[in-house]
Amino acid sequence: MSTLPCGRKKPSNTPKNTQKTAEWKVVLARYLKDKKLRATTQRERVAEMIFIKKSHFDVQTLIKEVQTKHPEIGPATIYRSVNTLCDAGLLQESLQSNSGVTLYEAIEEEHHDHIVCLDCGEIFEFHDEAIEDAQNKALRKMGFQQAKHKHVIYAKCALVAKNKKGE
Amino acid sequence: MSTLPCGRKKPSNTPKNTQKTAEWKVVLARYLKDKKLRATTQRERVAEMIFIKKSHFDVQTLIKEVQTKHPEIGPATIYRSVNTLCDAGLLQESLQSNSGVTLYEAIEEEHHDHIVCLDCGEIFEFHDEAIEDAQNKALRKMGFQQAKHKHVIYAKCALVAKNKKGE
DNA sequence: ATGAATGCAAAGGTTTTGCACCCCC
DNA sequence: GGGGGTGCAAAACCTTTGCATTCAT
Repeated sequence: MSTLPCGRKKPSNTPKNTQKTAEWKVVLARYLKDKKLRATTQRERVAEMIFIKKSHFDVQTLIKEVQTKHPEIGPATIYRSVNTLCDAGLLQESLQSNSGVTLYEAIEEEHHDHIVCLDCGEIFEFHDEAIEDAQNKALRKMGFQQAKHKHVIYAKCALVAKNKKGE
Repeated sequence: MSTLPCGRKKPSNTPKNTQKTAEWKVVLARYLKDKKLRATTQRERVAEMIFIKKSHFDVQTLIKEVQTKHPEIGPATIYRSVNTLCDAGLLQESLQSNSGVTLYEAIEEEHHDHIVCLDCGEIFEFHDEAIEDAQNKALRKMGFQQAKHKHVIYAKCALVAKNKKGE
């Protein structure tokens, strides 16, 4: 539970994973049919690997993981599958990793923002109404209509800071 | 003034450009001396081009601009200069452009966030205390100590929306 | 059987690196 | 004159694309 490298457990307002772990198959099938695209085994395999594993992955890592199980699936196909899943509204770019690589995540019901722990690198999801409210208010004041946003906070665990102080 | 493609003027809470347009030379010189690095003409030229032009540029564009004035300066040197300026605390990555390229900006006194206008692509800077407060409060509640954050909002001008509605 | 998808390899684009030469301190 | 910096080219990456072949429908 609290076995993260930085010694803390996940923030309590982490959104539940509302992702319809089974539902993606339905959504994908509907999308493919709609666009007159084809349900291939490769695409299915890639999608499975994506929706089984935890979020915030980069394509290169995905490629390695897919190819250990299915060596016959080429990188190009995996890139194409990721793009298709994005188009289908099942996947989205979430944030850049520390090293600047694009990370993807499954699209979930609830909107959330990210905290990257500067101590352990772990990425936490959180949702805070007060922030969202302040944001919407500020936007309206500035004459914008909100569309979407990316809010990434890079922070340190208070816990770790305390431990270090005590050293 | 209000000649942006989307027909609006900048939000009123845009931070003033507090950047010490002259001061960067001092800061850079101090940094170089401190790290026992050398003040070369190329680095100087690149830094000049950066601090004269407006923020939110990508390296490829910078290279083209530098090379029109100083064709003898190679891309590698420009990349290296940008990295040095980042290390010196004068420059930072700010956000990704629409096409996913990393944009840089001069580090200024005041912290600010970004709004990318989905109509005209213009990048606005803004600062909102209410958002910052809510953010700090949320972080404390979750047991984090704030370090820094990137908050990018992708929004549409209310103005344009109104015009379209009237069409 | 039609045309979308795949796998491969090549190309495209960006950033880094190796190295001989240069020049700042 | 010693060592950091530059310029060039090559390499290292990541991602996309062209094309012949395969395969879902």
